[in-house]
Amino acid sequence: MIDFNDAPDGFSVGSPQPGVAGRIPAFINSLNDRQREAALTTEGPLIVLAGAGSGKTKMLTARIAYLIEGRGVAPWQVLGVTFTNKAAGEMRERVEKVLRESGSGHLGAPEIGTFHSVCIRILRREIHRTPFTKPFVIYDDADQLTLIKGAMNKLAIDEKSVSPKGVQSAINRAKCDALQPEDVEPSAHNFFERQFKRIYEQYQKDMFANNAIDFGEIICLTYRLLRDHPDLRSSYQRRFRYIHVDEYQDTNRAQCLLLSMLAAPMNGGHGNICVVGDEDQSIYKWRGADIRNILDFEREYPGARIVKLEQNYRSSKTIIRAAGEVIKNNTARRDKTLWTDNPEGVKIIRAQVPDERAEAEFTVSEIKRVAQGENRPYGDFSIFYRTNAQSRQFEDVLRREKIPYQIVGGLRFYDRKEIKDILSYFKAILNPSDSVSIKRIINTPARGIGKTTLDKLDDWLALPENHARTFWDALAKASSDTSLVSAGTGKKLAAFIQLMERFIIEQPKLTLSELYHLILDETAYVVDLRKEGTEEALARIENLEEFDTLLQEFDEDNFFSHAEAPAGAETKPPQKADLLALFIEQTSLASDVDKLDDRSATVKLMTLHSSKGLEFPVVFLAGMEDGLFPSIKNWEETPVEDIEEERRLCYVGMTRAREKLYLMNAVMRRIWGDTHCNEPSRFFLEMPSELLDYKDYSNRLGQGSARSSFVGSSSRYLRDEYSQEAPSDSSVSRRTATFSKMPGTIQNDLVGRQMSHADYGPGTIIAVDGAGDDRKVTVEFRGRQQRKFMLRYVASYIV
DNA sequence: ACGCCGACCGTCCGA
DNA sequence: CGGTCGGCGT
Repeated sequence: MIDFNDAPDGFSVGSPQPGVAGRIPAFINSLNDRQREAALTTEGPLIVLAGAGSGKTKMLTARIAYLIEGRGVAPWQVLGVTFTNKAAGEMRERVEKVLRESGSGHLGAPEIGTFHSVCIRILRREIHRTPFTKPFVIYDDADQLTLIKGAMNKLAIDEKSVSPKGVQSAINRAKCDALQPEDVEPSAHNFFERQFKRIYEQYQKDMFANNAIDFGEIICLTYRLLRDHPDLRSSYQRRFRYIHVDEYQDTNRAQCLLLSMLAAPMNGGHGNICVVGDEDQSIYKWRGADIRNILDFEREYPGARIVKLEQNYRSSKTIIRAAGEVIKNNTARRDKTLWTDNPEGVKIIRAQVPDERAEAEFTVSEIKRVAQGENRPYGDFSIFYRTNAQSRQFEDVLRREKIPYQIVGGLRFYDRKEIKDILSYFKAILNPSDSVSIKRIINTPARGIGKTTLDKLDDWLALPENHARTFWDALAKASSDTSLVSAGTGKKLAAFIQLMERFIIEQPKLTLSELYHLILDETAYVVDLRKEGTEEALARIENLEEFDTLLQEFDEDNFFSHAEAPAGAETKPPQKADLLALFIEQTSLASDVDKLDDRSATVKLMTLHSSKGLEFPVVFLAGMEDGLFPSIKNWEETPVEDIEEERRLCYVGMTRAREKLYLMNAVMRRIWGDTHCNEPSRFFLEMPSELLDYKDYSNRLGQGSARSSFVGSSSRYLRDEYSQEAPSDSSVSRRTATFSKMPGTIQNDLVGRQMSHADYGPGTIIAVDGAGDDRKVTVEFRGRQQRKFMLRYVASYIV
């Protein structure tokens, strides 16, 4: 979609004429030498190794703007590919801002999007060259699995002998490598592989017959389209004359092949491709990311220039040094070292806590303390963890303390059952050949059409003499043919068909919101939920209302953008069916990070993976325990590459922090009901200890009035279990948030006094150091065991 | 056709 | 532990 008038006229007054080749615009001056070199190297292949926080988005933005403004390249000839919608949106925004400020906004916008959105645009445009007969819908993982099960059913392959989930992951893996069913060569004795090839074949047929496409196929099909149609290939090569790829280290084989169709000289391409990546931030190997892409770039594009961006503008020296020391331990990396001119900053706080509850209590009390003490908004804070399951404790405590937070991950809004139901109606209306959606809604709400009936239809469909292609055909047949199903069922089927046909007829006249209300009215969906009356049902109704708001916003946006299109423009007004397709597509491609609002004053919770590309003044990294992070299932058989990927994840997490970094480990953690006692993460050993401020709270349990507020509901028995093994240098330093009020009996002459500690029993104070509130005492207990405590904290034990 | 109960199984995540 | 799914009983 082309944006016609983005530039207010006033902006271009007095600006030099754009498009003068060779002119170097002002925004280039704000780049450092390396960034400038990358931005100005517009011709030929270029690989930019950009460390964390080295300003690669700034460089890319400047480069694209320079191409358009300085070298007179038309915006639509510039392509920018990113991994998330959020990254694409940010880049688009920044490019447009630069162009607008220098008066070139009227030239239009470059094509910037994710691999998937760019490919979908190509596929829609070239749909007559694809197997699709109608606008296709996008299948998510759940839809895909349903289709796989259907394919296995057709082939009479038992789900117990071949796991559908296993097939799904094998199909997706094959698609990452751009392998089609015919490229799969099963080993002769491997039962799974032989079955897999058959299922994959059937699956592909079914998918196309449904006019549906899965995520992997979006890339693969586009690649094959360009590979097999030389005319198309050269036309897109002429169209996208300058190609930019962000996060290149995370591309898979299929994406790499696709790019090579557009740009590689060996395929007749222009070679103007700029890839930006950092192998130290490659964290998606398990998803098919292929490290060879970045290593072999020079081979695919001979004569490629290499530029390294090593200056970090984000973090303190302390954080950069610590992260650098960690990543240094990886072998599979290019030689580069991140450095920074930023201040030294404060030490990294490395806290050891008794359990996951204490971890959350400590985190939240620190957030409160720092937010108050340093006058920071809650939006400055973020909490990262390895797995989504770890978010629970943090949510509980944040909610209790009434601190606003936002959580990334977990269930997507569009993945909620009620939303998926309505979306399935939308999909089926747009594309009745979509059997997965039809099957989902045919008995939602309940219409008395059950599994037996669906199986009968599938069986009928499988008979070769019936030339029906889609499930919808079978449905139509059965609704009138009494030999297939009972008369009663036939009536029910006929009623369903009539309902759907009504929707299909009405749809072109309705806005999305009107269509939505028609569906709800005719199906009594909400009425049924109201009848249920449970809390869960009410939450669903609320979600549906929120969904309606989204629809209305979408309707308005598209009404206005249409209304504002210049008179006489060649673009056709969008049809309602196009808008419906567009909406469905957006929901399929939306991710959770995309809607993360980084300006809101809320604490952000997310996995380490989601954190990539973001930055926060204060970062808490939770669960740094061997086994959990690094995640290790099998201690003997974990290959070193897996540990290196975990180390990169650690590096990514640490380098998100600008000023303050907390690294936490729990001595004990409950996972799936089992208690685990893990060693502190091995990554701690890789950080220079002088950069860490070690705080050991692992013995701080159940100590009556003196206990710190961050120790929550941990049970008492733990104390006995762990007090024996506590590290001997355990020290509790500085104040941590909201200690209970101490009795005001702290005296000067403390050495030699006796105390009775709740954990360690009787002891003698042998030393005092520090001053004021930060005074610490060293106490010797039975067996010459020494411990150091904050005075405020143990004052009540002094006899 | 539907509802309940028990077995199973679980990372990370993305378009 | 907790959600999902499949099978079985009504």
